[in-house]
Amino acid sequence: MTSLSGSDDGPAQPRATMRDVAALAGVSLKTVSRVVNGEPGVTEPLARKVRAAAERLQYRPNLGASSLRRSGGRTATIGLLLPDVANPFSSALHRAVEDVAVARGVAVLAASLDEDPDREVRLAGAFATRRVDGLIVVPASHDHGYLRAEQRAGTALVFVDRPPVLLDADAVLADGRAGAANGVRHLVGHGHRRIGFLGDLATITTAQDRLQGYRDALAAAGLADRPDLVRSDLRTVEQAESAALALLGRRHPPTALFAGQNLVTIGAIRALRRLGRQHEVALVGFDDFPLADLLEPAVTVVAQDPAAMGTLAARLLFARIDGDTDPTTTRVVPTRLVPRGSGELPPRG
Amino acid sequence: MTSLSGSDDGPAQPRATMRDVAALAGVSLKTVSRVVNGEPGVTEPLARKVRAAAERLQYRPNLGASSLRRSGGRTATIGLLLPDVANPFSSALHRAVEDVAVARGVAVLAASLDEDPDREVRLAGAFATRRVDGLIVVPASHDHGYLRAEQRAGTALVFVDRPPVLLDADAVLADGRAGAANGVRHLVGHGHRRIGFLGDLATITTAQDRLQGYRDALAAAGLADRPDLVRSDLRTVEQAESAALALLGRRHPPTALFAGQNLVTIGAIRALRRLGRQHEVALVGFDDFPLADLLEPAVTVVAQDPAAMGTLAARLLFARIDGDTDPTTTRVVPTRLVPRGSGELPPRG
DNA sequence: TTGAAAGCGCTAACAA
DNA sequence: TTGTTAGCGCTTTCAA
Repeated sequence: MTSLSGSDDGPAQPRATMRDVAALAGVSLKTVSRVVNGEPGVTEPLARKVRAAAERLQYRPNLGASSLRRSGGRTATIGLLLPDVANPFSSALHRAVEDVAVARGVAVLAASLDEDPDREVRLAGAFATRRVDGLIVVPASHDHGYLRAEQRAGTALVFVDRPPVLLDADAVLADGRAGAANGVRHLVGHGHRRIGFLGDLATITTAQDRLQGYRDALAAAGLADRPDLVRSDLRTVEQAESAALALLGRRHPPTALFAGQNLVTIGAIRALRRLGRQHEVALVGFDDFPLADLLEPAVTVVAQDPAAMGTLAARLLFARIDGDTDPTTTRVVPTRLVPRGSGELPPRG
Repeated sequence: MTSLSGSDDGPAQPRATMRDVAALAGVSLKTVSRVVNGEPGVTEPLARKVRAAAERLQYRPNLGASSLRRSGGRTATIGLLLPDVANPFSSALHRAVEDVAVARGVAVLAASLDEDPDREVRLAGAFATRRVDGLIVVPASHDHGYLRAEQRAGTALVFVDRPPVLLDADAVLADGRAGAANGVRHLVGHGHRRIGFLGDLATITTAQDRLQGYRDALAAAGLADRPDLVRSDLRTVEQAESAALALLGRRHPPTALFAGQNLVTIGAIRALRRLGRQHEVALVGFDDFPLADLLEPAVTVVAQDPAAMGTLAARLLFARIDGDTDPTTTRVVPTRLVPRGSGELPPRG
């Protein structure tokens, strides 16, 4: 066999344990433990012998065994439950959380919920079974009482983007209602009177907030609420595209659209393109997305800051893990209107 | 205190253990273990009592303790080392791996390497310390011998996008050389003779492959290799934009560009936009990205299939975890040229 | 400064 | 079918 030894050279060799290292170094188990954990009270020559033995045996401490015995039982691992690890909002949040975690030597378990409440419960359970020190959740469910046992057992908990329901926990939210109102007001300010709304699944609290913001802005402008211009429950780009096409195919179509989410905005753009009306019908989307500024017209959005939300959530989580027992807080991260062109088109037709 | 008990009602309550469940149910520890693990040989009335007790105590099995004792020591957790969890290639791969893992009850630890070899070694170590059953790696380093000890200890290992070096392990690769050659041939076929190349960090094997493919296609077309039209080591959109601007500002600028990576393609688009030449200079990018089809002109790409690569990598990994000891394999996933407009522009100037 | 003994929560091996 | 005992790899506690 060459040095490129592969996966086929026989059964797995057992890993070296602390015992093995102790035996090779001629010291006790506890001395090895002290050296490995950087505890004081070991003379340098002895420590050196231990390190040499560990190196020779390619020793890797077993964190599972360690945290089983250690008081507090920390695993140096946290869980992150996201709508979908592959969506830009989730993955920007993920990266920000990771950066805070890695700096503390903490590993991150991530999973996608697909807006499925059962999946949330299942995956939170899977993480709890692995004894994560904390959980950052962008929830899909609407009753988070099932997490109370974990919380009482000492698992830190931070909700992001959507508040905890029937549970008291920290939260980091974007102000979707004010942000949406701001986006719609922007359209009103450019002269629009018939503004369509395209929204995500109505059971999602953020989708409700954004619709409410849309209504707030209409009311503030003295415009009638037109339920026939509102389409909710759009789960995919395709559904959003169809809904936008339907709205624009009406006898008196809206002169502007407000899209309540990432993928919905993209569906609306596709619909406008297909009709060749992207320079005629104004569009403001909630939540920014990559390349929005390179489209023509560039897309005006109400931008959230997923990275800031992730960093904040991780800081809150680690503060709890470090023993903070202050009353829970809800932090609201502001949104920001980014005018790029599509939202500044004047009404036509 | 209300039922919305928060994080401030005193010290954490200890978790119920199997012992506690056994005591409450009036059975032995082992009987609880059998019920929890769905092992046969427990009568239904007894099993029911155990389940009731577990429910009452909100019992959660401790997977760490379980895998410490269990022969094989599986943790039902795998690690995923990616260039950056927030980049579209990585996150599409991540999602595909997750889907295979979750179906098996396996959790996924994910981390970003940022093309930093030291970070790779550190994070692989952090995962090994947590005794992951397997590791899927898109490596940043160029010597993977450091993983041999893990491999021998039974950790399954699959490399994605870049082959293992000085180590024998399974790999799932895209055929970057052939794909890039295909993209450049496409430009040649549309009449281009001066084709610029913009590439990622030259130390990355895939970047080298793609540059080689570019050269292959030029040679096959009888065109001279023009090192002055090649720019490598572009790490960011901004760097790619500058490099593209420099190339296009030459006395005899290229009539077409081949961009060797995601972000580089976007930088090239920004440069062309800034010059107002996006309808004059042809562009083919390696690796697809969201909304490429909505830009004007829509962007012709050599598409990889990160989801297919992730699914395949996960399947290979779990086959190894399940005991497959066949010789290691390298699977090459084909790329696909997607003509959308930018790559079909004729030469000008 | 160093080490011996006990035990974290669980499963393997074996006994009743 | 059910239970008992030992011990996974490590840290805690306490003694030398």
